[in-house]
Amino acid sequence: MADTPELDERKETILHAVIDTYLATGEPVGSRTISKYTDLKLSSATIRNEMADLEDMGYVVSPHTSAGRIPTDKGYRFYVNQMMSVMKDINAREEDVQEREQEVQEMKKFLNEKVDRVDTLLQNVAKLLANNTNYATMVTTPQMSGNKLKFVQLTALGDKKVLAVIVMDGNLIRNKVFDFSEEITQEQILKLNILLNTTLNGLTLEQMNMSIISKMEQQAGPHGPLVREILNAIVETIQNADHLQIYTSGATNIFKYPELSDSSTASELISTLEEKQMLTNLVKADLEGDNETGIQVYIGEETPVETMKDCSVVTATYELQDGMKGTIGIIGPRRMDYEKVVGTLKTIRTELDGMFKKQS
Amino acid sequence: MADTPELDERKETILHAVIDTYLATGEPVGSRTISKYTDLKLSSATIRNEMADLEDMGYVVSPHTSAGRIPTDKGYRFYVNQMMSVMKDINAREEDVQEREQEVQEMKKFLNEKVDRVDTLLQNVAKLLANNTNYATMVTTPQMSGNKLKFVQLTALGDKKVLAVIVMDGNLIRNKVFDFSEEITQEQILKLNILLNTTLNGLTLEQMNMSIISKMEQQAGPHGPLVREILNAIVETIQNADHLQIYTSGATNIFKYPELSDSSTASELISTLEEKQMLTNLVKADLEGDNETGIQVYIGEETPVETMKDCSVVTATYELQDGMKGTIGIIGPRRMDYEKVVGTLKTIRTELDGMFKKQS
DNA sequence: ATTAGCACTCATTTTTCAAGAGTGCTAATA
DNA sequence: TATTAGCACTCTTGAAAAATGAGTGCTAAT
Repeated sequence: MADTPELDERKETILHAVIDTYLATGEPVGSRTISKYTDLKLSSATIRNEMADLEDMGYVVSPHTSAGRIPTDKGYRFYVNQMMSVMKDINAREEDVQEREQEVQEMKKFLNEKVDRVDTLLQNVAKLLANNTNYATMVTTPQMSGNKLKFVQLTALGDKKVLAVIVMDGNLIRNKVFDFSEEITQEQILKLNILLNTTLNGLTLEQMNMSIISKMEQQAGPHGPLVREILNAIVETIQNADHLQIYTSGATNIFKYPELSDSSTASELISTLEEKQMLTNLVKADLEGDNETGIQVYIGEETPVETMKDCSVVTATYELQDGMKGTIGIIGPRRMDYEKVVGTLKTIRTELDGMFKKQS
Repeated sequence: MADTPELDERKETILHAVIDTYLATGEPVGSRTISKYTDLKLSSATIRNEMADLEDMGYVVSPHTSAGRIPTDKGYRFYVNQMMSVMKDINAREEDVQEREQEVQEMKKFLNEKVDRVDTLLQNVAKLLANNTNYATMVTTPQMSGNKLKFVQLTALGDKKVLAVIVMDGNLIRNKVFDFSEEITQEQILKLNILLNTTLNGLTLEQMNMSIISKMEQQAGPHGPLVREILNAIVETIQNADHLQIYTSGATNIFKYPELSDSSTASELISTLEEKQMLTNLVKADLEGDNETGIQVYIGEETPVETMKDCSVVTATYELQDGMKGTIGIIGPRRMDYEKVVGTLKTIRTELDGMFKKQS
C-alpha cells in the first residue's frame, strides 16, 4: 500500500525471531526469550512494546493474556514470502544440498530397485517424502494435455470378445475388452483396424468430434453401430487414461503435532487424505498458479481444501518432457519447517524429471 | 475337555447378557443391570455370585475392583461361536434380510452406475461397507491361481521400443513396453511372435521353467538374449498381474470407538491400513482357513496382524467362477456388532459374485 | 439356594490452592 | 525521546484434596 514498508527493520527481525522460535518449540514465545535470542541487545520490555505493535498489525497473537505470542497466518505469510525471495537468488544453500545429498542418494537407490511402473514409483516418492519430512504427503499421476492417439489395435479373443489396445503418444497404453452381440470374423477385424487407424491416428481427443465419428460410421456401412461402440470405448479409455490418481502417505504423521491430533481434526484430515476426492482442489490450484519456482505455499486458511484450514500445504509442480504435469504436496501443521520442505520439494522436482526419463 | 459343558445354562444366559449389554453400551456392566435385563428373575446378589464364577473361569474381567465386568477374548469367543452355530442353521434372519434389503439395493445401484473397472468396483465395495457398518474395511483384488498364458502379441512402436500385450486366461491383460539396444525389424517381430506363441501358449507361470526358456533361446539363435529379455518381462508381468492389491476405507471410523482412539493406538492402526503391507497376513489367514461359511472371526489377540491386537477382525472370502478368490475384511473394536457384521458380509459375498458376472 | 444389607474400594469429577510465565503500564534513566 | 527497570495483575497449569457414586464381596437372614 504505502511505499514505505509496513515493518521497519527491527520489527522484521523480531517477527522473524518469534516465528523461528515458535517453529522450533511449538510454544508461545515471550519477550524475554526474544531478548536473549537476537543480537539486538534490547531488553524484554522493549521487545514487549514492539510485540504489542506487531500484534496490533496482525502479525502475531497471544492465545491468552499472560502467554507469549504465536504467529498469525499473516505473520507466517510474511516469513514465507521473505524466505522464498531469498531462496530464489540462492536457489539452494550449500549446506542444505550437502545435507540432502544422502537423502537423495537413498531415494534414487530405493526408487531404482523395484520400480517397474510409474504408479509404484510415485507411491514410493510419496512414502519417502513422508518418512523424510514427518509430514503427510500426496503425489499425483502426471496429467497429460492434448493426448494424441498413436494407433489402435483390435484383436479377437474369441467368445464374441474383442481386445482393443490403444496406444497414445508417449507410449501410454490402455486396454479395453468388449463384448459384441455376435461373433466377429478375422476379416472384419482387419477391416476395422484399417478403418480406425487411417482415420484416427494422430488425432487428439478433442479432434474426434461428431463429424468424424459419423463419417466413419458411414464408411463402415453395416458395421456402423459396431464402430460407434468402439469409438465410444476409445474416447472413454483415453479420458480414463487421463484420470487423475492421487497417492498419499504418512497420514499418521499428523499425530506428531499436538495442534492437529485432537481426534476430530485428525479424523477429518485423515479422511480427506484417504478419500482423496477433495485433494483435487489442491492439484487444480497448483497447476493454475504458475509462479516461476513451481512451488506454492498455502498457509492455514489460504489452502484450497476446506478441511485443511488448520494446516499448511506446500505443493510443487513437476513436469515431464512431454508437457505432462503432476503435483507433489506436503501437508503439515502451520508451524511446519517451510525452509526444509520447500528445499526438499525443489530437489525432488528435479530428480523426478530425471527418473522419468529413465522409466519409459 | 470334560463331556459336560463348562457352563450351565444359567451362566450361559448371564454371560450372553453381559456381552450383549457391553456391546451396546461399551461400559462395564454391573450385576444390577443384568438382574433387570434378563428374565431370570434373579437378584443382583445372585448375579454377582455367578459373575464372580465367570470371572474365575476367565470369561469376564472387571477393570478394577468396583466396576462391572467386561468380556475377555474367551468370553467373546464363546459368544461368537454360539452365534455362528445358530446362524449356520438359520442362515439369515428374516428381519435382518428385510433391514438389509434397502442397503443392498442402494449398493447395487451405486455400483452399477459408474463402474467400468474391477478395481473401482472393489474400492466402492470397501467404501460402502465402511459407511454402512461404521468400521474400517479392506477389500482385496481377487487372486488367481495357476494363471495360464493365452497369447502374447509384440508390436513395434518405433524408436527401438516394442510393445508386448500379454493376454491371460480370463482375459486378463497386461502391457509392457521395452527398449532394445538396436532397432528391430518387422520380420523379426513376426518371427518372435510365432516363436513365443507356439511355445508358451497355455502354459502357467510355473510351467515356464528353465528348460523351456533355454530351449527357446536356442531356437531363437542370434536373438537369444532378446528372447530372454522378453521372457523375463512376461514372467514378471504375469507375477505382477497376480499382484495382490488391497483397498481400504473408513479408517477414520476407529475414532468412533474410544478404546481405539487414543492417538498411539489410532496412529498405529491407521498406519497399518494405509501401508497395507501387513494386511496381507489377514488375507493369507483368510484364504487358508477354509471353514464352510467362508467367514472368519478374529477376536483381539487372535488376529494375525500384530498391530490389531486391540481390534476384532471379520473376514470373508468371496469366490468367482474361475476360482479367483478375494478377501473382504472388517476391522473394528473388540465390541463390534458381530451379528450384523457377519450378516452383512454374508450378503455381500453373494452379491459380489453376481456383480462380477456382469462385469467382464 | 437365594437375597437383603452393609462396609469398602476405586475411578471420576469438582474444588481449591500454589506456582510460574508473561504481560501492560508507570516511572526512572541515558 | 527511546529504552529500561519494576511491579501489579492475569491467566494457565499442575497437584492435592474432597465429594460422588457405581459396584463389589461378604455375612447373615430367609
